Amino acid sequence: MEKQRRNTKTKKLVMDVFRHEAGALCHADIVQRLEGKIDRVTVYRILQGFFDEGIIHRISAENGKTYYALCHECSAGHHADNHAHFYCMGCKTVSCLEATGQLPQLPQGYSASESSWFISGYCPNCRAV
Amino acid sequence: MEKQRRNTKTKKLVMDVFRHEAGALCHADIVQRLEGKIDRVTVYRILQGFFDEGIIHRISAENGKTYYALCHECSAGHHADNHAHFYCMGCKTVSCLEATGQLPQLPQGYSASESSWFISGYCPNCRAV
DNA sequence: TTATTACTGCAACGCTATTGCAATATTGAA
DNA sequence: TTCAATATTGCAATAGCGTTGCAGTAATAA
Repeated sequence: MEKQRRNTKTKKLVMDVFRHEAGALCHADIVQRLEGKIDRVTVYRILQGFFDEGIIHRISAENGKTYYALCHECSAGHHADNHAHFYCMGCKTVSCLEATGQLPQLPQGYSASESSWFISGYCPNCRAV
Repeated sequence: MEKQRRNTKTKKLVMDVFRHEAGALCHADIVQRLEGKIDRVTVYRILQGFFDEGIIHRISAENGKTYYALCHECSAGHHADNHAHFYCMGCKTVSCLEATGQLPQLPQGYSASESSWFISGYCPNCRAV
């Protein structure tokens, strides 16, 4: 059966970090913003929990790190984050783009259950420099 | 100035592995197929070298691992691997798709230098099971 | 054949993420 | 409010992927 979930102080702290942040965050970002308040392992577990609940979605960046961002159209068990993600090589941040592209035509016989776009480049701020 | 490159036995071994394989391979795959013949660090360095030469391209998978596959339209220093990559959740293999989709429209002010698609699902073989 | 230096293997290290376990805190029910 | 059940936390240890330093080896050009 489903495991019950509890509303704890640490979860609220992590959620607050997400709410005060526009872009996506990686584990280290969150630990840093909560300096000393939560153990790093707990952060990993909370992120996993939020992901399972459909509250945040996961983004695998080219640098090997995993980023997380609040979901808008996801529900528990089903992540509909088919939008594109952008990595700015200037400020080294990951953000979610509203625009969705068009999936490549899959060859005969293939079935897709999830897809993701990842674009690297410069955001308006960093491009200007 | 450019560093000279040498044609060694180990490089040939790694290249042979790629040539006998249809899909993309991760570091561990290659080490396993060359069981005991090459040190794991050497494999990392050869992969890096091939990448720099434009012989193979890099794919960051959702599982956090990096995959490599032979290039077709790349040249040293410039990787044109704008095609989509497919991860089969059945046989757990990564492959390159010929088809190219359409990139999402970037918001005003953004500039893209690289992009990648990643699609998860089932390949024809695994779908049938 | 010989000198140059790219390459290899080994050991050690760094970083991201996971697991086990005892102590703690949340929750629903008495 | 009190209490028991159990989800959650923190700490220590561990696993996995990738990198760096260095001494010995081997490919290449002269």
